Formats: sequence, C-alpha cells, structure tokens
Amino acid sequence: MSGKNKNAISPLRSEDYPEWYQQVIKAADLAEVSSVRGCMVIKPWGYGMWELLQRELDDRIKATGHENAYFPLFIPLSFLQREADHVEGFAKECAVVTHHRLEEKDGQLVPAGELEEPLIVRPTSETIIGESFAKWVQSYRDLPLMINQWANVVRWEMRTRLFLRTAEFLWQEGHTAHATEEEARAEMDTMLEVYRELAEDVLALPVICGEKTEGERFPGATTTLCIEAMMQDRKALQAGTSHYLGQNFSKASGIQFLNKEGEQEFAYTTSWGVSTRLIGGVIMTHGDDDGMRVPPKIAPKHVVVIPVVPKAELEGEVFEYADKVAAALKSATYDRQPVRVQVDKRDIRGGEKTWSWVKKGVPLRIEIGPRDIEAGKVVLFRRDRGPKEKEFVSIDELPNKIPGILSEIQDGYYQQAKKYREENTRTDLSTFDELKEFFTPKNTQKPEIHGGFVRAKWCEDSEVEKKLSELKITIRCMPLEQSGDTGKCIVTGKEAKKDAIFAKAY
RNA sequence: CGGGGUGUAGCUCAGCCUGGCUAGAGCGCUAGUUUUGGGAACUAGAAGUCGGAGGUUCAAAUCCUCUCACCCCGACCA
Repeated sequence: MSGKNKNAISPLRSEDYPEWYQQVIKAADLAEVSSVRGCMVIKPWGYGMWELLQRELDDRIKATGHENAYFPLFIPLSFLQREADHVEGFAKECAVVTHHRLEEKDGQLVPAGELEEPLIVRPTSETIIGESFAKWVQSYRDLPLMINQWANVVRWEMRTRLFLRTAEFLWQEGHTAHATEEEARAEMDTMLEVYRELAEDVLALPVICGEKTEGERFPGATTTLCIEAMMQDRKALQAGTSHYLGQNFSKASGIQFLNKEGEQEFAYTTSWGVSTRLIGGVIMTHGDDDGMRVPPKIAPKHVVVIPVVPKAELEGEVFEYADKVAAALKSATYDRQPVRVQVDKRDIRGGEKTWSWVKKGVPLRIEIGPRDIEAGKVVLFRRDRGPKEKEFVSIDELPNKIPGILSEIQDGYYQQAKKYREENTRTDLSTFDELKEFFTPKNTQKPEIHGGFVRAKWCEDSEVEKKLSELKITIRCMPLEQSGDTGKCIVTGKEAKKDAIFAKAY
C-alpha cells in the first residue's frame, strides 16, 4: 500500500456517488447507522458541526426577534386531524404510541395499559404549538408571537439515508402568528433570507431562493419558499423551507384575536425549519475523493497540530512544543471566536494520523518535529490543497496568519461550489426533447453523473409536473428573482411567464 | 406496500448448488521484534451457539417450512 496517487475514499465520486457518500461519512467518522430502524448515531465530529451550525443559526433567529421554547414530543392524534391537508401529508409517516406500560408475560415484556387516545410522535409541531398559541393570543396586542424550538422529529420514511433522510432527525422549527397577512408574509421572507445567509456564509453552500409549486408545497401551507442547493452529482437538495400558512392552521387550532376594530379574527401564521439534512448537503457539496472538507465556520477544529516524533525520547520535547504552538493559536480569532485547535497525541502511526484528519476534513494541519523546532518553523497543510502540498511558516507568524487562511478556505469552498453549479445550469434549453436529452444518462446500465439544473419557462399548469415525472425530475422552485419576460413553456410550448428550476432531487 | 437480494468473527466476505474431518480468508484488534518526517513489515495470539424457531437425516452453515432483520430498485419524503 504505497499508493502515492491513491485517494482515501473508494469508490471515487465519479464511479459511484451514493456509495462515495456513505464512505465519506464512515471515513470522516461523522455518523453511523444505529440498530434502530432508519435512525442514525451522530458521532462527535458530525455532531460538532451541527452544534456550530446551531449556534450560528440560533443567534440569527434571536436577532430577528424570536424566542426559544419547547413543546411536547407527543401530540394527541386528534390534533393532527384538525387540518385536512396536513393529515394527508403526514399521516402515513407517523409513529404512534398506543400503550404506556410494559408487563411481563411468559418471560417477554408486552405492552399493557392501552391509551384512551393514541399519541403520535411529532413529525412537525404546527398543531401542538397552535394549541398553545390559541391560549396565548387574545388581542392584537399579543401579536406577533414569534417562537422557535430546537427539537427532534420522527417521520417513518420508507427509505433512509444518513443525514439526508432518517426516521428521526434534529431540526429547528419556527412558528409565528401575526395580525395581518402582510406581516406574516414579511416574516416568511425574513426567515428565508436568514436561511440563505446561513447556507451561503456559514456552510458555504450556494443556494437558489425560490417558491415551491403547488404540488411541492408543505401540506397545509399557502406559500412555501425554499432554498435549493446543487450537490456534486448535480441533483438538487432542498436545504430549508419557510412557509406562509395563511389562516389554515389558526382556524384549525383556534388562534383568534380581537383586532383594533373590535372584531374576532384568525391569526396569520408561518413556520420554517432546517434540519440535520444540511450536514448531508455540506458533505455532498464540499467532500472530495479524500473525504470530508469542512467549511471552517462549522469545523469542530480549525487546526490540528500533529507532533512528529522520530525517536521516542524526543516525545516530551515535541509534545511540549506542540502544546505551546496550540496555545498561541488559541489566542487568535476567527469568525469572532477563538481558533479551535487540537493537538493529536494519539499513539498511532504518523501516516495514519495524518490521513485520519484529511478524511475528517479539518481545514488545517500543522506538523511539528524536532527539525522544525530548531528552525522555528512549522509545516502547514491546507485541506483545500493537495494532501502533500506543504508550506513552511515561521512559528511567530503563525497565529496572525491562520485566520486569514481560514477565511480563504471558507470563501474558496463557496466559490468552487458556486462555479460548479453555474457550469451545470442550463438556460438555453427550450423544448421537452432537449430537456429529456439533458436528463437522460448515456449509460443506462450504470448511469453516470449527468443533468444539472435547467432554468426555463413554465406555464404554471400542474399537468406539466406529472409529465416531468417521466424524466424523474421536478420543478424545484420558481426563483424569487424572475426575469419578468414572457416566453414558451419548455414542456407544453404554451405562453409562459414564470422562470422555474427543473432538476432531479433528493 | 410491490419486485429483487442478503443474514457466517468488530468489518468485508468465501463455504451452501452436490449435507460428512476440529467452519475459513482479508482487514481490524492484542502482544513482541524491526522500522518510521509519514496511510509499515514479520511473528504469535484473542475473537464465531453460521439471524431465530421448527422439521428431514446416522449427520445440517449447507435441504424443507415458518419467522425476524437489513440492503438494493420503485411509489412517499426535510
């Protein structure tokens, strides 16, 4: 296993993208499947990314006037039934609790004590939060009500994939109630913008902001806005959604207030959420054939210091020096926080140690050996460069230099992803045949990475969406930035006003 | 829920068709020796009620029945 040109991950992205994705998660030690059907264990390196994402987003949620609260995991079955579209959307994937006690019978524990009314494990919390909102709101003076909760939810999915679709996942769900439609719609816009900023500035994921078609809308919503990202297999990933719910849920839950005119009126509500799926998006956007590449802003460690100990008796000296360098680095600031540094003193072989960090995607590696100590230098490796590309930096300059390099990496990942999306977005297709050609792989046995985003006109006829399913594509969204031109629908050829993004999706 | 497949050591799998010695390999793990500014080599070792239950048989990982779990392809989805 000398393999100078060998990549750390097998298969390569180009060979088998879904398998590559699984292997990266394993190699980077982000998560693993648990013995519970469809559920995952998020391991420290993956959870660390989530915690940092959480912190960034939580700050922004609070800065836009929201407060955190917590509502029950269990929802009475009857609550779900209050909103017709909502039931239809979620009923099939609900986990249901029907008993509350176990009794021993023939050596086996069996459920006893049947509940009078079954409880469902929340797939989302509109109904249970609506119940509270109804109590909290009496007057227009109680509005707006702006609440967020960090929670886990359960959706009994048929097919699961780590981070992208698991039976249980972590997310945040915001729920707000307003006195006017205008205000509620403005809230929906605000939160979409928060998500866009989170995705682009923190996760380095370029996204398209748009509106969902009726067919793709959240069950029970009047309007659904979304951010859509392109993965390296050119499929779209819905990375976040913000919904204007009109009065649908306030009517279902009885969220009523007395307005200034002294009349009872139903509130206008919104909800919005992002989940651990975003971590999947980060993996599929930034990962390469050597494993994960973590954007510095959510890297649990920015820098790992690897002491190089050629002879056992030098260990003490090298470790001590590595600790000193680490301490100096921690005094530097990146993204308004101290640089996160770890000294890797594990008793394993050097090559293995180095590669474990390459696969985890830590932005910077620093190696320090006796020769470097003598010369007052360290060897710096950047994850956005080749794994062997080194740079010597004097120890004195190091703390000043690191934040700038982290910014460069963060920005570089974003630019690279954006370039990839642009290179794989077509705006010049105008007929269904061209669309079909674009979204059909050349190799039908083992489809190669193909397709991408197509931006084209759509006549807003829902029949179009049915026809698109032949090509296994959907309308991802109607971008918020519309050209305003009229043209011909790419599917029907009819007069069309709306620009839409067509793509295969996760 | 339809169609296909797989359950054998921590992981990846061979063995099953055609029943028969003490159930194997690679990786990983443990120890020792050598090596090491780089994803080491050698030697030794630990590790398995062959998914579960029942049946056929002198004899079952292997054949039969039932059952459970997981994976892949569809329909559903943050």
